[in-house]
Amino acid sequence: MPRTVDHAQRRAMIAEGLVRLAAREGLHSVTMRAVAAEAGVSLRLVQYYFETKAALLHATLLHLEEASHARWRERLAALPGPVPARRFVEALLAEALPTDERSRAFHLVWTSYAVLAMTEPDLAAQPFVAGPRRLERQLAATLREAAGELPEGADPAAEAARLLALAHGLGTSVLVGQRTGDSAEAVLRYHVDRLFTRAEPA
Amino acid sequence: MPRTVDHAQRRAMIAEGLVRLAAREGLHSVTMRAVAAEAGVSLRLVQYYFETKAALLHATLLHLEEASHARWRERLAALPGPVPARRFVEALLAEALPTDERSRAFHLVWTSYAVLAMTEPDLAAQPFVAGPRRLERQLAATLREAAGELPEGADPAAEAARLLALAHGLGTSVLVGQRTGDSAEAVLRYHVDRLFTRAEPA
DNA sequence: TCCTTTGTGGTACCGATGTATCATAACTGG
DNA sequence: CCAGTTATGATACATCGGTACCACAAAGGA
Repeated sequence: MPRTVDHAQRRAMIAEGLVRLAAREGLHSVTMRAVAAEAGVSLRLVQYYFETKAALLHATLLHLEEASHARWRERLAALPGPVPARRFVEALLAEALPTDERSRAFHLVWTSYAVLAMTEPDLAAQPFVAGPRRLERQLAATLREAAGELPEGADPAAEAARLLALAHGLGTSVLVGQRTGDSAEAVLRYHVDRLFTRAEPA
Repeated sequence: MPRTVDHAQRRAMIAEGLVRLAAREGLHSVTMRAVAAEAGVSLRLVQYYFETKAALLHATLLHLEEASHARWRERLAALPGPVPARRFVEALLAEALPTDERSRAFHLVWTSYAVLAMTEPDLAAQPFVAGPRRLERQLAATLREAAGELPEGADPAAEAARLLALAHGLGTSVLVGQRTGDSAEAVLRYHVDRLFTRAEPA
């Protein structure tokens, strides 16, 4: 019988152990035994809660996805009622950059999974396609509604694609150590400034 | 004595085998034996030409880097004498997107290495930092010289960062299957159009 | 109360993988 | 022509990693 935690909690603890480990030592060094050690449980327990390694990886991916959604919901909820388009965009992009250590770990592991999915179609490549796609549609819709704040001739769909690709590219460059989080934020601010500027500045 | 090829050629052949394999089945399934099979040589030969696996990976990374530089030199040489800034930028970005199969393989393997380097600092993280940094400086310089063609208030350094991050982000989204190469090119063209537009279009 | 389900530990097994070893050809310089 | 370096083959070895198996405790319902 479980001492203090139930099934779902145990699974979450193990999944989080995997994420910590993968963020620290890379997804390639994620082994059943290593995950067990990181989570402070026995190998057998990892086997018990996740039948196979593939299942463990899959479940952890879902865990990551859910955590990301949760953070995004929180951030949206923190905004006051009717959200100006610019605030919405800024909130979105703030989540897209690996700023603190926690966010860095998330992005690192997420990227590792994405690279894995590029050659392993069986490993649900879904999240890495459907997720961004949905986000882009949502963002495009928001921009379309706020067309008045955009420069003339701006294409909401293209702008949405640009924003997300830019944020992702900047995020990666931070992960790899090419630039600091601050400098990435500066570039992003520069972009958003120009996006929401109707006419040339005097 | 080698039948028809010399030492350096053999090494190149094996490295290219590794790249093909990694592009097809992922870097995680790159093993000494698999590389040997892909290159059509015996395991012993891979061992002989590259003492250890780490050495093989490292050498292949250099191989990739060199190949990339070569392609870039070619593309620049194909341009007519005095290069307009816009042409330069377009040539640069054309190389940055995984369009054909060959380019896709290159980007895929390069990205795999980059992700690996995020947690394995001993594996020369250099290329993934120094390379883009140098490129960004070069691009910023080009844009600074062409300030006349840019909108007023445009910051060449920020624009350079934006271009490269955008290209990289788009490249990744193509790799992962989120968008097609054509759509990525369209977004990139959209961006370059707006970058080289001084005033609002009539 | 007993038997079934759930949770936990320990450990064995088999395949894969990096590396080391032994043998041997092929060519080269003296 | 003969050592010796270079190149190649086959195979052995040790380790690691995923999975399977066995034993057992602790409930929980019939």
